[in-house]
Amino acid sequence: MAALDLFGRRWNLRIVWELRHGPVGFRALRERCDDMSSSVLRQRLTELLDARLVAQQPDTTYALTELGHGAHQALRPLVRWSDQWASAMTEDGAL
Amino acid sequence: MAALDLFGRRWNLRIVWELRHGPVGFRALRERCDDMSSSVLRQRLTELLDARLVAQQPDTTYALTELGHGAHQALRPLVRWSDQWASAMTEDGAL
DNA sequence: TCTCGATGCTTCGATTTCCGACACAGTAAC
DNA sequence: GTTACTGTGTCGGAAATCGAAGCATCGAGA
Repeated sequence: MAALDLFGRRWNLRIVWELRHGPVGFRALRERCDDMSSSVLRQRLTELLDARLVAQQPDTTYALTELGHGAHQALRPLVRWSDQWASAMTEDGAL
Repeated sequence: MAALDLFGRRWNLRIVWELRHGPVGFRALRERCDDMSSSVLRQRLTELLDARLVAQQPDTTYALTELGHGAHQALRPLVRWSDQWASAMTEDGAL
């Protein structure tokens, strides 16, 4: 359940999700995450580095590790569900 | 991706997870969530009520809705991954 | 009827986290 | 050397979170 804690912090889910297609640089990553604050992005990245989910390449870009890819796979059902949920929400006039 | 926002708030993942086995009352739920702050729990619950993930029974206990159960199902791979991750972490002396 | 314990929920000040704008150093191009 | 981009740090204010305390309500027992 420790991972629920890790992912229960803002942006961590999103960051892993945005790295799914290969290495991304700091500034580009930031843009993909709705221009989140750079200080928080740095913080989150070091957390993910510590957790071995993300690794920094020689060219300083960030990429998912083996574990990170596992996390992404584990995340896919959640994202699929997210779509169902979104349509269920708009259908009955909520939001 | 709106769901990544919903779950990108502290405790929301955890709350859905703790409700997986049927209705739970406010105080009991609080205890299951590491005695999280009651004010925040109330806040999260109203968010989840609005999102149709959770419903309040006539006896005031909280339970997952149909959508909520879907979310729980979508969450299971993540929890399974969490276990792998945890053992991978302890194996190589991290944490 | 009067406690007593348990419940759901609220309030509020203190702490932690987040934001966002700015700045700095390094690199590559021109 | 100037321009333009990068990764990253700093810092003050805003927002989220915590945690302890305090309601009101309800059922069981005396």
